Amino acid sequence: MTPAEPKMTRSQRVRSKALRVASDLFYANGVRAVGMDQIVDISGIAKTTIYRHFPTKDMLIEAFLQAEDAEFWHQWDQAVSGADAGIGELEALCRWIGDRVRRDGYRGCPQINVAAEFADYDHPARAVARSHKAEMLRRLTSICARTGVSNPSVLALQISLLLDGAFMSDGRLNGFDAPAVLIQAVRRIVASG
Amino acid sequence: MTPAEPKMTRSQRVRSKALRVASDLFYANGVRAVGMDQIVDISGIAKTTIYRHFPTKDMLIEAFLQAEDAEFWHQWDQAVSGADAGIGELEALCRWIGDRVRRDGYRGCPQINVAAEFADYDHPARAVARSHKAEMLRRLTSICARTGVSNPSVLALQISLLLDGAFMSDGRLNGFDAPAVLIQAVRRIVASG
DNA sequence: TCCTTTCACTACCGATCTGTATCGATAGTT
DNA sequence: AACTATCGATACAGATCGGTAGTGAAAGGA
Repeated sequence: MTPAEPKMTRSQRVRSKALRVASDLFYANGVRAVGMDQIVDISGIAKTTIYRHFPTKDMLIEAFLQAEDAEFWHQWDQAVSGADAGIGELEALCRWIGDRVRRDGYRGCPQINVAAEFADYDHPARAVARSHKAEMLRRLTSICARTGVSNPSVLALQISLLLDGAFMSDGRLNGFDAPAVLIQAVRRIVASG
Repeated sequence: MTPAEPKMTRSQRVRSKALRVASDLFYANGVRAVGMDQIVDISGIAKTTIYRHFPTKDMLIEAFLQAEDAEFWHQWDQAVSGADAGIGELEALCRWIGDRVRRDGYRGCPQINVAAEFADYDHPARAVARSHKAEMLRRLTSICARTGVSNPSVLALQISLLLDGAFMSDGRLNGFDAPAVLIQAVRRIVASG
């Protein structure tokens, strides 16, 4: 994830490292629980420098979610690549997500978590979260349409709710074969469509 | 919700009001965003008094979630009362939840939101949230068993993920007939079980 | 009516928060 | 080697955080 490409300038390298350290702390502890001083201590980057790249903490949080968004779709594309169009893509996504939510240190969808922390609907980070979920719904609708069902938008909405529930299942899936549970549910939702 | 019963002592009335004001602020703004001073200002109750009833802010948050939990199951019981056992109960719950998530000021499940704010797995508030979700899974399993399916625990898990997704759908259900969307999904999940 | 408990109010504590000012060191470029 | 932009480090500002101490008023039971 965001490997240090040697083509970057020093400024870009420093910015990248600051964002990476901040993102790890934000995700593991929650954005409000992490202070800028903590990011300074762990990254070894001066506070002045961080504030030159990210003028406010809110903008740093926004950049965190945007990077998570990009990384998410990168992995999404990898998961569906090679899968049969339609139901095959859905199953591939279920396998990917089912594994993802049981990884060590998994603490839910960062977009959802940040949205829960900020009540202000117009907070820039919440705008990123909304567009993330809108994009997910768009992609699921496109896949559902490929399965040939008559009402792909409703089906995609139902599947998106199921997957969001899986994201914040908080360990409830640990006692089960998570991918299988998700695949079975998705199959049944799509089946009689 | 928690009407001021005249049988309470003065101490109980004050405690109840403090918890009610704190709960409203916590839910609307997020627990970390609300300071104790804010609760003091809006409730008109002295900070010393609040701290006598709730020794720490964490315990106040815990009490908030416990009260939300009790209120949730109260409404749950009302929603399923009179419904036909099994699928009828599930449909009644879908109608209740579908309406609930589109109410003004709805900002997701408080248990999920608070869990997202605290990374510490052992935080007392997160213990309340986990037992809340465990109870929900238990009740759904019981209902699914009443429908006569062969694997009620897996079905209940799938339905609980769908409903949790609905809780934090963040307006995605607003353009749809939310109860109908949920009922259709639940029916299909249960159908071929 | 008296007496005890509980209350509201004010002021305060140390810690932590986001964000800024200053300055000397360092890296990349010419 | 010299110049310029960016860096790390320290110190600080102003606000807010959770939580405590002390005091006088008010409520409730006898």
